[in-house]
Amino acid sequence: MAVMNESPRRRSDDTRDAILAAARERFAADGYERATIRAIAKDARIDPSMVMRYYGNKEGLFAAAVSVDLGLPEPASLPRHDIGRALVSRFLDLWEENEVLTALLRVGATNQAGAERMQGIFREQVMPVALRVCPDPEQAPARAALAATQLLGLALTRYVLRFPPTVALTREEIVAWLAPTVQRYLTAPSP
Amino acid sequence: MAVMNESPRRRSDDTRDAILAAARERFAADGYERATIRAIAKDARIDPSMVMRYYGNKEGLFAAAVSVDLGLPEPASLPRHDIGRALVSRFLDLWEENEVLTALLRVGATNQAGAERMQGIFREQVMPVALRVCPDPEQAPARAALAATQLLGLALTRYVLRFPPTVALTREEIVAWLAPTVQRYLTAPSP
DNA sequence: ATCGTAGGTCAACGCTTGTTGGCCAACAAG
DNA sequence: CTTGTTGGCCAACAAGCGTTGACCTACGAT
Repeated sequence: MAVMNESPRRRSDDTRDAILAAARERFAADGYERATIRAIAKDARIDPSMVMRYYGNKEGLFAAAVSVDLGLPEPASLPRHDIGRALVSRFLDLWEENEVLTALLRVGATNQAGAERMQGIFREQVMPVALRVCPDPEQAPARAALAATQLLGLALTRYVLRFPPTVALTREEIVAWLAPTVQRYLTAPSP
Repeated sequence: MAVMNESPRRRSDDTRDAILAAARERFAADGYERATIRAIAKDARIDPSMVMRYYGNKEGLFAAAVSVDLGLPEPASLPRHDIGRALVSRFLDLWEENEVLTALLRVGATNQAGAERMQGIFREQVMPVALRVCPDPEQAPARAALAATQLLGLALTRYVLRFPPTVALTREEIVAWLAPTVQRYLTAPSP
């Protein structure tokens, strides 16, 4: 018996993917307003109207372009000791493996929908980790938030503002400096 | 003999100031692109063409609107111990006393000129502090950069992205948690 | 051979943007 | 009373934006 749900991979799926890839690049490089549909369409070598056909409008395109799975380990299998090192290391990978997070941060800084999406990611993917790893569950939101300030601050100055001394830091230096901070925010007793 | 250089405070100076105030508000709320000259002019209750007359073009307006003096203490009189607490405290004051820094951060995230202005402030106002306070002057740029990641990360999540748990933190909690981090980045031995 | 449809182009719409230049009222100096 | 300057408004421009709908082409199923 033939498999029913094997998606036939329509030809247009390639176009859809090309649009998404171009959109991610433009959003990451220019932010929401200056990443025009026309420019994205030109990058994807199709007509601007195709973007509308496939994603409805610019907001829909953005929503489709930046869907993030941080891929953080299951709360159960968390190394409670050096969770700091694990998180910093994972985040560095994420920021450098593609441009989605840069796009999200650049857009989030000026666009309400972008900011809300970042809040969602924080709430649903970072908070659970803090909930399992920090001593008093009631402190989890505050502790997760503190960790986020450090991790996002690094991303901001390194990948968006591009402060030269921050860009110059090696991966090892960053981990060595930031891991204790994140570790303390998540697990150390309140000051 | 009459004083020669007492500026006669022309009537238009009030208009100039109104434009700058409106511009800061709009840049802080909307970022560079969505803060339109028309909207700023309407806030200042004057005609859009006046903005051009007084500031040349939109870039000129932005440059005039965001001039930041962090007002950090002279390197000589620096409390080398709890410099962390002093810096965190000072930065919280700065972010809350007006909207200039919010405007600068929002614009810097999507606008090259904005990012470069932030680099300039970092280089000329934050670096000197690190130079005097950290053990090895050669490490000053890296250490100042690390402190900047933490301070700007807080500002980003609290004043721009507005993560609820970060907004909920009290001023005292922030100082208590962040001061040791900044202190360590600036003065502790390399890890 | 025909027909429906998926995939795509093209030209245009209405709107907003930054920016320009001409016009006008007030008012102080001569 | 004239005249020049200061401070301001108004109307318009060209360019770029998101978005729309009409039209074309290839092709698999009937």
